[in-house]
Parts: sequence; structure tokens; C-alpha cells
Amino acid sequence: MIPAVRGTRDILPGETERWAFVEGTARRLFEQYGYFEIRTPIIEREELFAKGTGETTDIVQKEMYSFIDKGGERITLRPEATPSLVRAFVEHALEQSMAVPKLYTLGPMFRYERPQKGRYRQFHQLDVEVFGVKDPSVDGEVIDLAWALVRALGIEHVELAINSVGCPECRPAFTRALVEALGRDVEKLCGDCRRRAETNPLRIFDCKVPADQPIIDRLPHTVDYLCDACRVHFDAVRADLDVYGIPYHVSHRLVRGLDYYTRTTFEVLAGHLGAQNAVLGGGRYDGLVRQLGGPDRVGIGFAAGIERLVLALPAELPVAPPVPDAFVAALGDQARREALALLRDLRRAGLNAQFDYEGRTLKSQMKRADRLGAPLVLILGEDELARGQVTVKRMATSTQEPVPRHEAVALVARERAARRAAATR
RNA sequence: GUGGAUGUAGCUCAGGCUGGUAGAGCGCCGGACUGUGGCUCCGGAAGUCGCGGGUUCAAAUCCCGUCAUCCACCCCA
Repeated sequence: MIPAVRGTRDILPGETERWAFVEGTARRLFEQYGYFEIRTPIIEREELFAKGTGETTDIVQKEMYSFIDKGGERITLRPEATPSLVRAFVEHALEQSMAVPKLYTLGPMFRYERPQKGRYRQFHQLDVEVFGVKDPSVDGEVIDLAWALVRALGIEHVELAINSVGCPECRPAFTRALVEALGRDVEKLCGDCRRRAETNPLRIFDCKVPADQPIIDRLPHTVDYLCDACRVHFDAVRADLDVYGIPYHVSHRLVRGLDYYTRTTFEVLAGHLGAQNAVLGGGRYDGLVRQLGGPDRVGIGFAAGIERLVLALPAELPVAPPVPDAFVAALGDQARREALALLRDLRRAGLNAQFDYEGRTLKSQMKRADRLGAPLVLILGEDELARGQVTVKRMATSTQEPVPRHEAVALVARERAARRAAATR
């Protein structure tokens, strides 16, 4: 046997129904909020992520699946969607053709990490981005959409954390204050933090090493160093969240691991997911479009992990595998031919009809019908054939009756309509 | 990349310490019911004991290596 590649997995029947529920719910919601679907390639030029996601991030430094193709091009399997959408936005001048460039996409992402529950090397994200809107009300809408998604999926025990990481105007002053406040304590921090103090001091807040915590707790907060514009923006976002009635808390340690974020950042965390408890995260990236060679346009968005959303789904969520409207059972070669014709007629009429290919005993055909959950079994044997009838057995009540062959399809259709009506009541 | 736990039938797991060549439940197939499911009873098929090497007369069991999964770190969705 040749097993699946480490960190990848098959999503099997029984699970795919939950995936379809998550994806379907998300699509409906995104479109309700005015987003349009876009699909971008899974492979991109390596430099898109080096410049976009950021050279100092762990993603770029050690987690990318990169290779050189036969033409000598440096190619990367996308580790996240945002840079690709920014590229597409710029490449196709989407701001010209769309009233408001509000885009969503979904699909596989790739990161070379040590696999764990809720963390795979090929994983899947739902992703939403809005371009060109500076007004803080779009931040509120995007966060509302994120929250609405989690709510629509019925996921419990979630919390929303938000923060503002400032902009190029106020970031330098904050970074200076941070390094100053750190002072000689830098020496006492873990290796990662000492490195971060040099490359990206903001990310020290991500540290979870217990010994570092007392020092980090004493550090200044981004929100206390925002410039006037960022301050006003953040206050407006918070006011909007109050209007929407979305509960949240400000986490001054929410700085996120991607370099491009400015101003608003947010995350949705779910309990009972173990260590990989971030189901959704995002924020504003006002310099990214320009950074990637586009016009000076702002942006904001979020990504949600489909695996994690599926994991966080309520256990009792009803999943409905496709159920046949009828099962056709045949006895003998003559009847078998007529059974195929009946199967054809049922299917031409748009009904879900199943059959036992191997022509086994009636008993085993009944058993199969039962396993498939068919409410009706249409039995065709020599007797029925001679009389131009089929025997219709209702599985739920174990009752059966002869029906003229030419009325069988209409009967199955009527029964299905009645079941549907009962189900929606 | 670091630390720990675990890999035995399709699934969930026993056996492993105290080596003697593999078991249960569920599922699957068949029979009791010569043309009728779900319950019951009876029978059957199915396993390179993750993989490779070593020790031994003999290894699922002991030793080494390796791969995978899970948990935590890390990172993030």
C-alpha cells in the first residue's frame, strides 16, 4: 500500500457532508454580504509570498513548499490566500470592473509544519477580502461577517479578540517604546524573543514561554501608542461592534504572525479544540497592495480554517447522506431486464433509485435496501412480470401491495413529495 | 525543529511485564426463513501484529533503527 503523504488526509463519506455544510453555509453568507467568488491558482511565484506574507514570518522562513519547475521558475504552493487575491486584484484591475471589490475564495493551502490535531500540511481555508475601503465601517462589517459565520454554523464556546497594531505612522514610536521598556530584560527572554527584538519586536507578544510572561506583561500596549488617525479608526470599529451587538475583548497581545497587518487585527478562538484553537483570523493590511506593485489601495480580510470549523461543529449536527427514493429488487433474468427498465424510468423522472448489481438473493437485496435507507422497495419477479405489476413494499411498516407497472414511477414520486412535505413541517 | 504517548482484522480494542507462532465486540458474507430488511440464533471470510534489522531453537511480545498518528512546545486557520 502507498499511504497518503504525511500531514495530508482523505476526507471520507460521512465527513464530506459536514464539509459541504460548512462550505455551503459560508458561500450563502458571503454572497448575502455582497462578496463574489474568485478562484486563483494553487501555485504562485515564490516571491509573491516572500514580499506579501513577509520575509520575517515563520511561514516564509521555514514552512513553504517551494520548488523550481522545469522552466527554472521558483514556484510555491500557496501557504495562504491573501497575497494571491491581492495579485489577482492588481493584475486584473478589479477595482475598475467591480463596484466594490469584495472577494471570497476557498481551497487548499500548504504549510510544511509538524502535523497535529487541527493542523495539517494540506489544509483548507475560507477567505474573504475587501479592497480599497478605508472607512472603519468595513472593518466592522468584515468582523460581523466572521462572527455571523461562526454563529450560522452553530459553533459554541467561541470568543472574539480584537486589537489595533497601528500603522507606519505610529508603529516606530511604539517599537521604540517597546524596546526601551524591555531594556536589559531582553537578555532574560527566550531565544525566539531575543531574535524578535531585533527583527520584529511586536511579535514578542506572541511568546508563550512561561518565564518570559512577567517581563512581557510589563510592556506597553499598542493601543496606547496609536496615532490620532489609528485611534479614531479603532474607536469607530469598536463602536460598530457595539451596534452589531457582537461581544469581544481587546487583546493587546493579538499581533498576529503575518507581517502585513496594520490597524485592526482580530481572531475567533474556539474552546475544546486543543492547542490549535484559532478557527479564524484576519485584519487590515493597508500597505500590502502597494507593496506587491499595485496602486495605493487598502485592504482587509480574514481566513477561516475549514478543518477547525468542522471539528468545532456541534457533535449532534444532523448530517444527511443522500437517501434513495426507492430500491429496485429483481428475481430472475427476465425480471432483471424489466427491473433495469424500471430503474431507467425512475431516474429519468429525477428520482434516486438504487439496485443490486450482482443479482443476489431477495433477502440480501432487501438487506441492502435497508442499509441504504430506502423507504420503498419495488420487487419484480416472475409473478409480477406475468401480471404487469410490481410489488411495492413500504419498509417502515413492513406492508406491501401490488401496483401496475406503469403507475410505479408516479407512486414513488408521490411518496417522495409526501416525505419532503413532512420533513419541512 | 524539540519533548512525550501510541501503532494488532474494515472499526474500537485485548494479548505484550513473565517469548512458544493471534483473540473479542461491532461491521461484512452466508444459513435458520426454497421470493422479503431491521430482532434472535448458527456458521464463515478477513490480520506481512506499521516497516526494517538484531537477540533467540522460537518474537505481536525483548533490543535497535525507521515511518506514521496523537498530545504538548512552536506556529497559525
